[in-house]
Amino acid sequence: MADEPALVWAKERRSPRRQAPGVEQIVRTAIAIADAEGLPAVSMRRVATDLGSGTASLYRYVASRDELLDLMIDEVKAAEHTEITGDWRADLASVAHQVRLTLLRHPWLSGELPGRPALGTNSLRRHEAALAAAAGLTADITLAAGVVDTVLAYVFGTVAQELAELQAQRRSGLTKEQWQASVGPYIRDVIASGQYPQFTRRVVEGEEWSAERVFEFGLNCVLDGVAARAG
Amino acid sequence: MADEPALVWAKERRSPRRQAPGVEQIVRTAIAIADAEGLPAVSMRRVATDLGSGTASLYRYVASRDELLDLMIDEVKAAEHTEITGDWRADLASVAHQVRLTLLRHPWLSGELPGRPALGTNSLRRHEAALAAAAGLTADITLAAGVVDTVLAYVFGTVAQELAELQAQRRSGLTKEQWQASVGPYIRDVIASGQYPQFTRRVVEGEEWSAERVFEFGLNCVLDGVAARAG
DNA sequence: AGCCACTCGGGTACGATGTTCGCAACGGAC
DNA sequence: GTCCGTTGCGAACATCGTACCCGAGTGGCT
Repeated sequence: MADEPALVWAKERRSPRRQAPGVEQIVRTAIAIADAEGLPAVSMRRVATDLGSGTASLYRYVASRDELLDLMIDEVKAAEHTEITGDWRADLASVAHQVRLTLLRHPWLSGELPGRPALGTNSLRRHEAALAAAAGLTADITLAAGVVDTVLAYVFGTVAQELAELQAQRRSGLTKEQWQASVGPYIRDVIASGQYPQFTRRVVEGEEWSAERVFEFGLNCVLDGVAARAG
Repeated sequence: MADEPALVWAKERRSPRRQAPGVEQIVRTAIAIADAEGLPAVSMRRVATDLGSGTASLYRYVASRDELLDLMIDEVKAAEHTEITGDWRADLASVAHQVRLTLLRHPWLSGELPGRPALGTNSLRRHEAALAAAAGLTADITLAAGVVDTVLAYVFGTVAQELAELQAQRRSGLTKEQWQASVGPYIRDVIASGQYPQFTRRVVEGEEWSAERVFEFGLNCVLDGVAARAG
């Protein structure tokens, strides 16, 4: 108990003997459900059903639903890959785009990542790649770490904002049109109140940027900034 | 049903007639529980118990637990305030610090914000303040919006990272010492594997910055960047 | 003052969840 | 062939969010 590693990823996983599901299968199935129907749909019973096994069997391979979530998060990062070219700006941008893609592909990630340190194998591999990218900018590892943390913080934050409306829509169960139809009048009222002049200008006069454009703009700002501070 | 506003904050709230709790009380109690014991501890039964009322009574004032969360989020932003001085850099930094403080004070926020558009009264008020701050940098409202989104994305992202370890600790139920004692050997193994040279350098050679220092560094990067792009 | 319609508070109950217990059935080792 | 550890899993439990329903109390009208 005391010498048992408390960290999820360090545990040795038993390999199934009979027709077993195996941890991998379980994690993959859970991810598929989460992607298609959202995290709340990932119940132990549901995963077991989709796997064609009994609910209690899952606990032979996974200690709890929470641990399953940790494994899902790390598994999802397995798909990311970045070639380090030595051009720090291009490399960091590549890392940033990869992270964004992963977060968009698995919308449930954004809500679960805060509160879970990224210590899984794949998370570490990605962090390593990010540090290697930043190493092209500065040899000071402390500075490089600061740069990586800053860039990744920005990426995570923007995608969270980007996902907010999408997720709310999904959660409300409305179609895009219904959702907009219900938000519209509310925004109209807010504007009509006259209490939010800047917000009003943003909505009325402002040009609407695509999510990609917003992302690129902010990313370039951040990269400009770190270049200035680490040169 | 159809002409009923679908947005939580636009609803008219009934005012209690007898000794009622009232929405405010409910939300405040829920926030207190979440701050002290984490979001999962905020069950309808628990809130009702702390309020000294019956569980079902809460539903007279709040449609669902989910709606209660929306209200909690907006309520928590009521405490924020920023004076707009016209010095865009100082003003934006002030907004950023306020947001960080709020997120740190209510650790459950970070996990709930992604997936919920910030359309509550207080959220709008804060967004308005942020835009006003950015207006000191550029008169172009589209650009100002981009700047605000970028800065806030960074803040949200860093705090999420900052909170990750703290939250994992809390969730594991271990003390800080026990937690570190369980992470230590794992990190040692990771380093010993030799597969993560940059990560190893970061841990071994790297100087450990305080959370505040990390935050300041990244924030300055971002502010430098937006200054360059909006000038 | 008296009455009625309406609202409020909340006990009870239902379905679903995460997790544990204990057992039956299987498979490799001897 | 026998045996023992291991596996899969049915059943049960505590707890959750929420709907239903009714007694009690109130405000407004006559």
